[in-house]
Amino acid sequence: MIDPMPLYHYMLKEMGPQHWWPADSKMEIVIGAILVQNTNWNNVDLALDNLRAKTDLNVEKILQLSQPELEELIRPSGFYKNKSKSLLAVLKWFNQADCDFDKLSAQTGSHLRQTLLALPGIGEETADSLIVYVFDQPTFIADKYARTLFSCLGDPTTNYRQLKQQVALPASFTYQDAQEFHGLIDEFGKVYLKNSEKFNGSFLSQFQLTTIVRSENIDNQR
DNA sequence: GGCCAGGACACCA
DNA sequence: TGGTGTCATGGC
Repeated sequence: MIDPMPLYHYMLKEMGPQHWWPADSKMEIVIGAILVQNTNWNNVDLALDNLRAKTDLNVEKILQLSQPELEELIRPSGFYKNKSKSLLAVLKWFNQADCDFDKLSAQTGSHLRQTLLALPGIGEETADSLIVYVFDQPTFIADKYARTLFSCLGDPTTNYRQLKQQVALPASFTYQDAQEFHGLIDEFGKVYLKNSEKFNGSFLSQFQLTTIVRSENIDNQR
């Protein structure tokens, strides 16, 4: 298991708070989380601008769109056929819950996660991002930048689930911490993780994951 | 013109 | 369970 606190505090001290995610509302985060899958934020902004102009990001107005109409609006974000299906299904689910974020947040994180994963187009990373940024619950987002960073720091994990199981958030870790940690990792990743040379020249290159405690039966502990 | 960006999913062995 | 191909756009 890995205690991420030393790394988190070190990055926070060096980089300062990142205040992710850039959005005006929780519904915008939900929509953005789907649109941003495997694309860049510039393309997402183009799609969000189209959607905002047509619907003001109002859920009921979006649900009134036909799928071809929605596809056309979100086309700049890529994979628009898949994303339009996912978007309609997810927004329908929110709408059935009266878009009551507080009520939905009252569920336990694991239950919420299972529910989200059952929705089309919502995988582990998107589900965890929603839990942290929309439902205000702490969990670790083991995205590509996180996996690359932990790999650079000497942890040999390869896939999402493996790293997530290894990183043990302490009970004191708040959802604000989880938001900051993810923001720090991704901001660091954008600048330093593109090649090993840049990472080796970074402030984090000398950091040691000294608190790693290996376990033979991580799966059995969960 | 090729590569990449804050993934998910179907399919196959 | 893990690896691979597919889905698509815009910026550099």
